[in-house]
Amino acid sequence: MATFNTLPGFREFYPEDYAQRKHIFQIWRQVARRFAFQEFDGPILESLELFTTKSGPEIESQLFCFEDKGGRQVSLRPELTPSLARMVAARANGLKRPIKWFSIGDNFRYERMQKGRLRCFTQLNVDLLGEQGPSAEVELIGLLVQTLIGFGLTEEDFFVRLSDRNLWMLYLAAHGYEGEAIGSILGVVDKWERMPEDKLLAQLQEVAGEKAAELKAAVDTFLKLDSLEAIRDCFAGLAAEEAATEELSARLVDWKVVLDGLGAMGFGGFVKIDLSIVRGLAYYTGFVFEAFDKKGEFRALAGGGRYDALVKKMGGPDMPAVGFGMGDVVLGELLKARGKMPEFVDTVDFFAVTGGDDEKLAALSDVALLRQAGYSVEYQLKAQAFGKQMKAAVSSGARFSLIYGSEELEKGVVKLRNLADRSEQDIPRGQLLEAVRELV
RNA sequence: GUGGUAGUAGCUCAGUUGGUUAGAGCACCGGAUUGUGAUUCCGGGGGUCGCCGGUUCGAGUCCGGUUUAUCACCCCA
Repeated sequence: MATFNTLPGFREFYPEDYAQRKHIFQIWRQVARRFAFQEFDGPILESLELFTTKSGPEIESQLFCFEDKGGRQVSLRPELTPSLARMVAARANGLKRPIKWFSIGDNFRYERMQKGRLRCFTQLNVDLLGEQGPSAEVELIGLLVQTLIGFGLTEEDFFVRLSDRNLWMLYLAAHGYEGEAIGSILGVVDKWERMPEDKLLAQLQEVAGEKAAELKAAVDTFLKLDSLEAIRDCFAGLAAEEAATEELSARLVDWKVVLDGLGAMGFGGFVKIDLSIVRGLAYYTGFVFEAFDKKGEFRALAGGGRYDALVKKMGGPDMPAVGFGMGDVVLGELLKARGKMPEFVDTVDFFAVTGGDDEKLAALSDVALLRQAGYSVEYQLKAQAFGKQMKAAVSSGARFSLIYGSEELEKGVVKLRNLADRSEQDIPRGQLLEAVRELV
């Protein structure tokens, strides 16, 4: 017989794995609801063009795309944002602002797998649209932090790096760069820590020519800033036009709003100013942030930022927006490594233990009754010694076992055994439901 | 797309310079045990030693290829 493997990068979930998956989804959903976000979803399969419009044609090599039977070029979604942008655009005029939506769904990327990276992963997406001001960032980053706290993680375990593409633009403009040059430079900044110095210089030369070394020094200086005061001082040393100065002080006010807001929520200790975060693709327009484990063992836990221009680019109206995504793969690895992943499987409320055939029929009658009343009930399908059945009852995770032996049947009772403290009591079978309701 | 490492039971692994019928622990199933979860004892099912080829009287073991997994690079929405 041929053997079939799962496709590369795709997972299957046995019950004990699925229990962990459910735990992650449950916390995601719970915290998003507490922040008053509404759940939605988009299609898993979309036209290829939707994604190439957003990210450029070169993205195709990383997509699960193909031609469908109608000759359409289609792709499994690599991310949710383009679908979200379309959905919001379609009803932009009818939606109450701010629009606070979240989604939990599978995404697909055709990539080589490695640690924390698969070809199918589930992502929590949270987006807040229609709010221009930095209070949107407060709400969203607050939700990000609260979610990770919800898994039992603490300040010892993770933190959020906060950066700002606007500040970079102001800084680079003050050094005489503008337009596409700024985008190119940020592309290099994104790789700053990973790239050897000579390569960095070579790439900067393409933008800055002879002034590459000067530019590199300026970037290095900027990357070291870790407080609002340091940022203000750094700009003060630059000769800038009056308009730029005004823009900067307005931006610093935005920064203060974000930091003060998160501080008031009690999350100040989780947030660290780190201007090295600029995030790869260039559609982010303002604050950008990423969450990391503190030991630096894993890839980013979550990442996001402001993308004010995207909805319009996807055919919608002007719609300011900020959002983040959090994948289940890296998060799951971190939770397991930190002992924060609960180990449980689906359990039952009751386990019926039966003697002979008559006892089994009595038990089945009560089992059906309890199940109709909403309880989860299990019993052994085949006849077995009491001892074995008790063992099975314990390993089923049931809180109580219901014992149907010949003695009980004669007296018209069922013996209810508490599997935790091993106490037992006889309950007349006619009153089983009432007795159970008091207990469970 | 480029490179490193690994592949023996469901899981974790052992397997001697190449030598009879490939082993252990855990897990699972049955029995001792048709009135109670432990312990113990007995038994059982399970393997194309990733796959193909080569060397050899003889290959889980040596050689070549291949495939899969994994880690790193590239990329990361």
